[in-house]
Amino acid sequence: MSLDRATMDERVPRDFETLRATILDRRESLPKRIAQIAAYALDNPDDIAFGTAASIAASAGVQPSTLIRFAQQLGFDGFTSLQQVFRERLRERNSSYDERLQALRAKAEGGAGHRAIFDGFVAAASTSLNDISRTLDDAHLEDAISLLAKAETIYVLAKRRSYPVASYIAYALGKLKIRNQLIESAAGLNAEMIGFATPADAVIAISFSPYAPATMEEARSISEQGVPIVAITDSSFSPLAQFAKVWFEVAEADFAGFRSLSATMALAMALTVGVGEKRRDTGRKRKI
Amino acid sequence: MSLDRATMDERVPRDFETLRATILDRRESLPKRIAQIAAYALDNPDDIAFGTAASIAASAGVQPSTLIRFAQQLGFDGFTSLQQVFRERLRERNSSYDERLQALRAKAEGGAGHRAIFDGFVAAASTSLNDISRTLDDAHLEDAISLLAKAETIYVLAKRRSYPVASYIAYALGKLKIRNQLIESAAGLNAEMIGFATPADAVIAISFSPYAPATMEEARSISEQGVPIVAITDSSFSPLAQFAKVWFEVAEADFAGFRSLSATMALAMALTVGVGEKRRDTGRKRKI
DNA sequence: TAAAAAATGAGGCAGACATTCCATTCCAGG
DNA sequence: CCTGGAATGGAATGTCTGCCTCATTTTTTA
Repeated sequence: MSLDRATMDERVPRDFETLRATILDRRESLPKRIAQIAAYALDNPDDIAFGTAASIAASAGVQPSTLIRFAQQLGFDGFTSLQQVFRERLRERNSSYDERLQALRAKAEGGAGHRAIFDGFVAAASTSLNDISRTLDDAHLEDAISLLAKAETIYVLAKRRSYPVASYIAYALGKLKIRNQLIESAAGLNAEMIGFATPADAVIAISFSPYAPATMEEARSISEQGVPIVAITDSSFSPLAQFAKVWFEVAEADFAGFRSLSATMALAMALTVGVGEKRRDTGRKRKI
Repeated sequence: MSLDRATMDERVPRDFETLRATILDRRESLPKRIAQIAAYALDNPDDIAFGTAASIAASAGVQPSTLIRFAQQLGFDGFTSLQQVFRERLRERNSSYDERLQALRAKAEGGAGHRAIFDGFVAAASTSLNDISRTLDDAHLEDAISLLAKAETIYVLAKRRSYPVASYIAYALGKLKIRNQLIESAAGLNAEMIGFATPADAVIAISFSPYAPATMEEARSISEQGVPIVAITDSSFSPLAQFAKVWFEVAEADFAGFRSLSATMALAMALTVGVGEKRRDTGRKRKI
């Protein structure tokens, strides 16, 4: 029997990907019950890694002995060796993302030259994206997009550090043919611009600590006119939050004193494109 | 004994972070051998997740019974329950970078609602950061920073989609007290602005396909005046590359027709802060 | 310093574990 | 329809597991 195994399968898969490939390769030539386990293993790799032969067999609806036969058919000498591969996968997999970031941060802190600075900004951006991806509330997103989609004109309000985001929103809205107005400070005509806004319009306001006083004042004045505000800011204590109908908390990581804009940008683009889609859908429905 | 446990620690940590905090909190009040295990556990969480009580105890240099006492002191009823927490951590931990991105992309493509759009932008940003982190050439970065650090005034040139990056560069340069001039198109005075630039200055130009004709023309005219250009663009065929002394190829992933700006932003910030550092260093050296 | 309490080490035990073995079932080929 | 061989189920087995107990050592308290 050991001879058979040796001849039919000299190389035992040592990493998960190879194992996976091997299983998929032989899928059709496997006996029914063995195939059943094979499918279960690829679908629930975590269970294989943590479970006992008995518990796994029960979950997969087979006998424990079948599980062992499956392992042996793949060239392992038992279930335990097969399990090692699934465990190794978890070990390696888990380190990768965090280690990646940590490595970047380490290079950024300890590294020499300007590459370190660059790595620092990449790490900050990655961290920010990671965070927002975890924390963003879907319901808020839906609310904000509904609110903005109904607006006649979308006003975009941001100063200083947040201004690049505002300008990108304005660019994207323009490309999507959505009427919008970027409130810039250049000519000092902001008060007049804001005066045109009505409750049928809406505002996207972006501000992070230290909150630009001009932004705050303009946000207050525009909210007093009954214009609904969607705010992107950095904490629930932000003065911007109190003016807003819907607000997002975005925690951007910083490096060398400059905060990343990646998370804010991603959110801004989602809002913009979301509004575009919503309008198109509504338009379609109206036509029908 | 169970009474003791119940009184001293009613809430058993159920997730790894809580457990970690609990251990660190009590670190100093723990007996020697227990502390030894505690340290080992936090340093080698994977070993706790996969090992047996005996193997872990051996690795940590204690008796298996101590391991169990450690678990009980934390409120668990045995090693097995403690181990569950370590296993859960592995299950729930973020998946590897690639799997993560794949999951995001899958959600973005298959998912419903506007969350899918958001995930798409996050995925695009992550991909872009990943790519640039791999492909960026350190030497180019050093060259560009050297070139820019010598400039009397840094002109920043970008239109349309690239404009948000330019405005962020201008903001950051301003904060670092580096003289700069953002070439905007508002008043149509660009030609005049460009006329002031001399070979002692430098330009950061950013443009992606389809290259804004205005940017190209301005880049050409300014390079004809002998002003060195650092370009950020998307391919070696970019017309911008031919005018530039140093140029970076940045491949931004796109979603829903809008390209990410994350990679460009990270590079832009690295250039900006790099110039700031270089000037500070040079200033110091001069003083000495 | 003596007594009490806590911490530690080590062996033993019941139960769970992976694995093996054998009886039974299934299926292809004659 | 039979028959040989593979596939499968299920119980038996021996190892290893976590956990408990108790003797010993160390630390704390009076």
